[in-house]
Amino acid sequence: MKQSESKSERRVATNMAACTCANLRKAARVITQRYEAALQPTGLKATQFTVLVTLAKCGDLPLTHLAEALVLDRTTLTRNLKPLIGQGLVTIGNERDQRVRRIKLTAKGSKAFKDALPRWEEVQLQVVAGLGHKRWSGFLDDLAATIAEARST
Amino acid sequence: MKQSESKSERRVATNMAACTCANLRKAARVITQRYEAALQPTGLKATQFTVLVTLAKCGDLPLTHLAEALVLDRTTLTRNLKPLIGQGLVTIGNERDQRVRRIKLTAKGSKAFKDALPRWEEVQLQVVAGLGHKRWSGFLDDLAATIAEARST
DNA sequence: TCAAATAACGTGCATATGCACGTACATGAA
DNA sequence: TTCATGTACGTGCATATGCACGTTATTTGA
Repeated sequence: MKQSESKSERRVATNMAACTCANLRKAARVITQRYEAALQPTGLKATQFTVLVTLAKCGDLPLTHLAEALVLDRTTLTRNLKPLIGQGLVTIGNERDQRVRRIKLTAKGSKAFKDALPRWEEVQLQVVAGLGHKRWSGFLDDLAATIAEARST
Repeated sequence: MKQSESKSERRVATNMAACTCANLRKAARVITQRYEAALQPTGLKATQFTVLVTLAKCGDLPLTHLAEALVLDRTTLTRNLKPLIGQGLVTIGNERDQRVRRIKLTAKGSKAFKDALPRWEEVQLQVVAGLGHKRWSGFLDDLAATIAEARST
């Protein structure tokens, strides 16, 4: 097992150009622009598409549960939903427990999702091909590990 | 050389839970929270720290050049600088060419950067250790490749 | 020299992000 | 039943992000 890092490893890791946060944010910015360019004809932003995907997969969810599924702050989701509600892609239903706001995909939302799907698939395949499938696959694993690590600590 | 992907590869890549954009954004969110928690005593946000780092490394830069170095939209940078200017960490100087706004690190900004550095280093080393240095190193390469790919296309 | 093209900016608009704080509702124990 | 606690939310504030559009200053070509 590795107990400690070498001096050269430490030097690499603390080179400020190697800032994990800055590089992740940078990559998120440029990739978001690519996906939004692809989704532009659908009128959906990348974040909005992700919300629709999650609802299509999981079905109706209380706001807080949806936020957890998206690894997104609850209050951020509240605001992100506003344009989707305004466009009639999503509605909010009530529960027996009146505190709970259950988020539902409307028929219009389901259609918007299905219409956007081929555009998403196209850009996704381009990005995967850009890295090569094997490398991309490892990259995705690393993203998942990073998310899990950051959340647990 | 790989000319095409297998059907199974395509199936993996177009699984919507594998959305490169959504996963990148998710990772950027959680990692940003980690870095901002570490930087919290300094009063700097992650983005602001990155601006100071870049200025400390590159020296004074015209706004547009700084934005290019950060891979950030020029108009976004204009606004991101406002709190830094307000706190006196950064100033804007003039050029012969009066269109150019040259962004400079002040002495106070330089001190703020140096004060924040050990906190950044600590969280950076934690994150690197979380993935393991070797895996983290490959992850960073993948981020760089993703950025380069997305920008070129 | 002077008008057209270009370059470097800022602003309005819309969305994204999360923390601190406050509110309404539900639940369990006295 | 009632009240203390906990749960599900929303809002105010500050920052982050980028596109469309407009402004000012410089450069370039006739």
